[in-house]
Order: sequence, then structure tokens, then C-alpha cells
Amino acid sequence: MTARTPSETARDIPEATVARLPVYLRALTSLSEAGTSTCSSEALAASAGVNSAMLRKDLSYLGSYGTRGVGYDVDYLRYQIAREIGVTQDWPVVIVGIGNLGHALANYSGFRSRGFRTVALLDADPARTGETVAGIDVRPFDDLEGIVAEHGVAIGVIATPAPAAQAVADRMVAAGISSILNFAASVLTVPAGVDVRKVDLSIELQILAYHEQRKAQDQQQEETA
Amino acid sequence: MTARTPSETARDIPEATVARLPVYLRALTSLSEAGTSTCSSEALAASAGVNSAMLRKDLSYLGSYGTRGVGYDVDYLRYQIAREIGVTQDWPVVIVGIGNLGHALANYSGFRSRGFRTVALLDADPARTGETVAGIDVRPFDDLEGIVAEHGVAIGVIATPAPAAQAVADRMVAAGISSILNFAASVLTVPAGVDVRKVDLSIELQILAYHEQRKAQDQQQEETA
DNA sequence: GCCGGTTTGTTCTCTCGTTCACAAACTCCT
DNA sequence: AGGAGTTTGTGAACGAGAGAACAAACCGGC
Ligand SMILES: NC(=O)c1ccc[n+]([C@@H]2O[C@H](COP(=O)([O-])OP(=O)(O)OC[C@H]3O[C@@H](n4cnc5c(N)ncnc54)[C@H](O)[C@@H]3O)[C@@H](O)[C@H]2O)c1
Ligand SMILES: NC(=O)c1ccc[n+]([C@@H]2O[C@H](COP(=O)([O-])OP(=O)(O)OC[C@H]3O[C@@H](n4cnc5c(N)ncnc54)[C@H](O)[C@@H]3O)[C@@H](O)[C@H]2O)c1
Repeated sequence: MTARTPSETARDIPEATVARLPVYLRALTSLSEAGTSTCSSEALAASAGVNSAMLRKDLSYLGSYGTRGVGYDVDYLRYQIAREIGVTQDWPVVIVGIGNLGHALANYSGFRSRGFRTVALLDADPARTGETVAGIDVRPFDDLEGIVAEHGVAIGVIATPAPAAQAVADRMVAAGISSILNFAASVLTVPAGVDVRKVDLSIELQILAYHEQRKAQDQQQEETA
Repeated sequence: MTARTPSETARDIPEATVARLPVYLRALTSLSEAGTSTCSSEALAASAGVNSAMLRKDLSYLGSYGTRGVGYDVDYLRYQIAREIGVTQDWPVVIVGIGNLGHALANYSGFRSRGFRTVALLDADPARTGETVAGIDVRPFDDLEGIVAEHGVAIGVIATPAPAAQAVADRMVAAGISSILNFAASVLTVPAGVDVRKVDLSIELQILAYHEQRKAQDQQQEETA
């Protein structure tokens, strides 16, 4: 069963490492634009805000792209990471729910520059349909299946109110989308093989509030001590 | 030195647990609104999308708020979690950078309903100043110190372009802010005692792209097998 | 008052992630 | 060519997090 074809690079990069690769990629792009051609793990780790040992271990999962005593070639490493993540090719993306957040996302240029191309903006509200945001027409949600098939869309973004999110996700999955980025504050249930990542602003704020409260308590305790 | 005052509840809740508490809180609010007064760890875990054993362990860090053989009282548990996180009180928040994203954040109602009150919108661009978003005037960035002092703001949100983020963070910290939510795609350096959390949309998309690419490769391998 | 059924709180174990520390490998200088 | 000085890649120690399993505790019925 375990066919194990050691075709190109060995797979199985740890999830925590995958989450940091884009940060390294960004740091390398920065360095490259600043004209730096070579950098040490120490320098790159500082740019990325991590420990240098962790950086080296992360990079070692991709292969041996550094030179001992010298460091890493910025552009070469940048290409290798980009290839590993898969952003050397363009990924078509659809955004569903063109309200406050959907508008911001559609207008966000960081998308395009990092290998993601917004091919459609969809909304269920007929009043929204026909509007043009960032040069792209807002189309009815029912166009989803056609657009996904036409462009081979694999990644969908949900920016609808929470109650609509599960239904939208179901339609996306049925249409053939297998990766979803969810901004709605709700837990999505999807079949195996479909990846979901969530971004929840209010959760982030609550985590900050917890630590803030702790700081206040600690300070109070010091005062009474 | 380690005074260790076991004042109320024992502190030191694991970070992973802290990150899940807001999810439980949301699920409990949902259940409460649906009229449910009691629920088991199994049911709550399903709503939150986690394993029931993990849920019980998480809750056990707060204390013993359940009843064996019965389950948890929804409203009581909800209050206990809210108190632990610190969202029974209101947290004043400032948002800096009222562009595409800043507008969406200012218009976001989920803020207010979860214990966070936007007390000011700040932008360095004079053209933005004077505009009113969601009933709040956009004010010059230089008003930061005054507003932080006046309202006792502890939490700041950065939605400026990446190159401006570090400077904004420095000013925030100098003004007395000790928790920052950063939407800009840059690594922030802050003094010890200041918490930073980042939300980076393009990192999330890149993680999805990586897994998507892997799926495609696996499928290709199966076909040739 | 006791017993069967139910559900929590917790212990144990395993996996995953992070950091340390150092040998291997490279460059540069003499 | 050889040695001093760097920097990578990785084995090993350490710590945190997740899941399985089970005893303790509770309810309701008899
Ligand atoms: N605005 C923010 O800053 C922010 C921040 C974090 C999270 N969120 C979350 O993002 C989501 C969107 O927020 P928003 O402020 O943009 O809300 P919004 O109400 O402004 O926009 C929602 C849009 O989704 C559309 N829609 C509703 N049901 C739909 C359906 N079934 N199919 C397709 N489209 C549908 C609506 O027509 C509307 O245009 C919400 O779940 C919110 O909780 C928003
Ligand atoms: N729009 C999105 O969907 C989105 C998504 C993810 C991340 N981001 C990030 O969020 C940030 C903001 O994105 P945006 O699309 O809203 O950009 P934007 O250009 O529309 O808005 C930026 C705003 O910040 C203000 N500003 C600039 N320098 C400032 C300073 N020193 N002090 C105060 N204000 C200042 C500008 O005047 C402008 O109003 C960017 O870093 C972007 O990468 C945006």
C-alpha cells in the first residue's frame, strides 16, 4: 500500500514549518529588493522573527540549499521556497460575499503579487450584482459552478455573514473547490480531502484581551505585595 | 521571589487552550440563543469542532464548572469563560490606517458585540481625516497619545501598509498600548511585555496553496501508478 | 438507601514542535 | 597546502499539546 515513490524531494513537511515558509519567502523578497544577494541563517531568522536554529531546521526539510561557511543565496532560496509552496504558478481564487470585508479583499493588491488571481466576486444579493470592484464585476452566487469549472478554481474565500457560511462552503465543495479560507465566525464541516483555514479577528482580539487582563492582575498583585 | 499567591483561580492556562476559549464562548452563545440551558462536553465539542476530551481538559484549567452525569450549565459556563478571557468588561480599541481594510474593520459589528469598543480611527493621510466611518470621525494619527491617555486604551490595531507598521507600533507602545493586532505584512519588533498577534491573509492562502499542490501531486502519482 | 446509567475531571501515553549543541563543510588568508 | 574562522545541517534533549482511557461523582428510579 505505502508505495513511497521518492520522486523529487521527500514530502511530509511539518505543518508548523509550512506555516513559516511564507514568512521566510517575504523576508527573502525584502532582502532581494534591498540588493542583498547572500544571507546567513542568523540574518534571515532575524528578518523573519524566529530562532536561527529553527530556520535552519525548517529549510533542511526542503533540501540542502545553503553553503556552510557562507550562507544562502537569496534569490535561489527564494525560488526553492516558492516552488515548494506552489506559488511559482498562479492560483485562481473566487471570493464569495462582497460586503465590507469582501470589498477590502478584492481591492487587496498583496493577493495578486503573491501568485493568487481573483477570477470572480460572487454575492447572493441582487443589489450587489453588476457592481464593479477593483475592475472585476460582481456576479450572482449561482454562477459559482460555471466559474469554478471554467477556470479550474481550487481555492475559495468566504466573506459572508456566519449563518450563510456553511451553505456557501457546501456549494463550493460540490463545485469542486478543495481549499477554503473562511472569514465568517462559524465552524465549517467539510468532507475529508478539503482543507479549511479560518481567520477570525474577534478571536485574536479576545486572546489579546486575556493576556492584557493577566498583565493587569499581575501588576495589581505586585502593588499589594 | 516566586511569591505564588493562589488568589482566585490558578493561572497559567496553556496558550493553545486560550486560543480555543473564544471558540467555546461563541458556541455557548449560539446554544444559549437557541434556548439550550444544559449541554454535555460531547455536544459542545461538536459545536466547536474539537475533540470532547480536549474540551474537557481545556475547561478543567478554569475550574470544575460541570456536573458529572449531567454536563455544563450553558449560561454559567459562558459567564465563567467570558470572565476568564476578560470580555465581561469593555476594551477600548484604536484602529490605525483607515484604508480598504480599516474601513471594513470599523464597520464590523462583531467587534462591539464581543466586548471591544472602537474609540478612535486614526490615519496619517490628511485627505482621510474628517471622514466619518461607522459613526466615528477619522482623526489625525498624531492624536494617538491623547486618545490612549484619555480612554486608557490597551489594544491597538494596525491596518497601514507594511512599511509604516513598525513606526506605528513604536508610537503605540510609547503611548502606552501593550497589545497589538497587526494586519500589515511585516514582522514587528516590540519591547518585552507587549503582545503582538498578526493576521496575514496571504500567508493563509499560501498554506492552502501548498496543500493544494500536494493533493495534485499525489493524484498525479496515483494515475501513473 | 441503593443500583444502573451517564458524564465529568484527570492521568498516562504518544506525537509534534522547539531549542541546544556540535561535527561537517566551506572560505579566505598566509 | 594548511590552518583559522564561519556557518550549515542534524542528532539529541526538552517541552508542549492532543487523544485514549478510566475512576470519581452525579442523577433518577425503585
Ligand atoms: N468586516 C470585518 O472587518 C470583518 C472582520 C472579521 C470577520 N468578519 C466576518 O466576515 C463576514 C463578512 O463581514 P462583512 O462585514 O463583510 O459583512 P457584510 O454584511 O458587509 O457582507 C456580507 C455579504 O455577503 C453577502 N451574502 C449574504 N449571504 C450570502 C450567500 N448565501 N451567498 C453569497 N453571498 C451572501 C451579502 O449580500 C453581503 O454583501 C462576516 O461573517 C463577519 O463576521 C468581518
Ligand atoms: N485589504 C485587504 O484585504 C488586506 C488583507 C490582508 C492584509 N492587508 C494589509 O493591511 C494593510 C492595509 O491594507 P489596505 O488595503 O487597507 O491598504 P490601504 O492603502 O487601502 O490603506 C492604508 C491606510 O493607511 C494609512 N497610512 C499610511 N501610513 C500611515 C501611517 N504612518 N500612520 C497612519 N496611517 C497611515 C493610509 O493613509 C491609508 O489610508 C496592508 O499592510 C495590507 O498588506 C490588507
